Amino acid sequence: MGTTVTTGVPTTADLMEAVAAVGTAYFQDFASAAARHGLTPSQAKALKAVQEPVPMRALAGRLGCDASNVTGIVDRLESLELARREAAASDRRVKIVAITEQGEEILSLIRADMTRAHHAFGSLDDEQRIALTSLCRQVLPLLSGQ
Amino acid sequence: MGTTVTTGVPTTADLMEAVAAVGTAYFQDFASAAARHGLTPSQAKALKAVQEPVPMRALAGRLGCDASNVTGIVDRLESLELARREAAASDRRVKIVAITEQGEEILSLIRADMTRAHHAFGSLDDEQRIALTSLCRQVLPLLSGQ
DNA sequence: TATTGTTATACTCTATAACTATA
DNA sequence: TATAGTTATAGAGTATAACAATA
Repeated sequence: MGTTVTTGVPTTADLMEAVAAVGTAYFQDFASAAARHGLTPSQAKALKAVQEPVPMRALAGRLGCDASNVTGIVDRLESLELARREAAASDRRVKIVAITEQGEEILSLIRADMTRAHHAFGSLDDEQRIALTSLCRQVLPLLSGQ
Repeated sequence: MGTTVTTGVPTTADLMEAVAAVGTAYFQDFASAAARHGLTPSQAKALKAVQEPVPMRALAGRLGCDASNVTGIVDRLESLELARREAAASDRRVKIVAITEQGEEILSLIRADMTRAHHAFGSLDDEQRIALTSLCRQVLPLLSGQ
C-alpha cells in the first residue's frame, strides 16, 4: 500500500489516484501562476469564467459556490479593474459581469506562466494528445453529472 | 472561442483545458464526499496524507501550504479523533501526525462515496485504463517538478 | 545559529440566513 | 410570491512574522 507496482490493468482506485495526482499538480501550477500576478486561485478562476459576460448568479454556478461569495470575489476583481458589473437590459435585478481588457491581459499572462503545465503537456506527441483528449471527453460527462 | 470543434490534433492549450475540466469535476466530487462526512476538502486531503505517520513540517510540504496552517488543520482532525500527534523518538522538537482507526474508516467511506468518479473511471475498458495510467505517469513528473 | 512547531495577525473563501429591489 | 444581488455573520484556509523549545 502506497508503493504499488501495478503490473496488470489498473483498478478504478488506481485511476482515481493517478488523476488526483495530475489534477493536484496542475492546480498548484495554476495557483502559482495566478499568485505571481497578484490573484488568488478563486479570483483567477472567476476571471476565466467571465471571458463571456455572465450574470452574478450564473457565475456562482460556474464557480460551484454560493451566490453570496461571488459579491466579494467580483468586488475584488472590480477594484483591480480586471472585471466590471454591467446592468442587464431585460431584468433590472440582474448584473452582468464582464472581463476588462486589463483582465484579458492578466489572464493571458497567467496562462503563459503555467510553465510546468506547458512543459508537461507539450511533451506529448500527436497520438498521445488524441488519446488524452478522447479519454477526457469520455470521462468528463460522467464525472460532472451528465 | 468557447465552442471549439477540435477536428485536428489538440494543442497544448486544448490539453490543459481538458485536464483542468476533469480535475475540477474530480475535486468537486471529492469535496462533496468529504462534506457528507463532515470534513472540509483540506481536512480530507490532510487525512489522506497522514495514512503513513508524517512530521508536521513534512505534512505542510505534502499539502503545499505553510507550516503554520497545519497546526489548525491537525487540531481539528485531532478534536474529531481522526488523527493524533505523537512525539518523535529522535528529535524532541518534531511531532508526528498519525491517522486513527476512526480516521481510516472515514477515509474509506469518503472514497466509497465518490460515486461520480467511480462511475466515470469505472466506465473505462482495460486498454483505456492502461493508456490513461501511462499518460499520467509521463505527465506527472514534469507537472510536479521532477 | 538553525530548525520545529506554535501563536498572532490579517485577508480571503465559504455557507447560512436575512435583507432590498425588482419581477 | 418568487428571484437577483447584497449584507451580516461565523468558521475555515492561507501567508507573514515573531516566538519558545530544541538541535
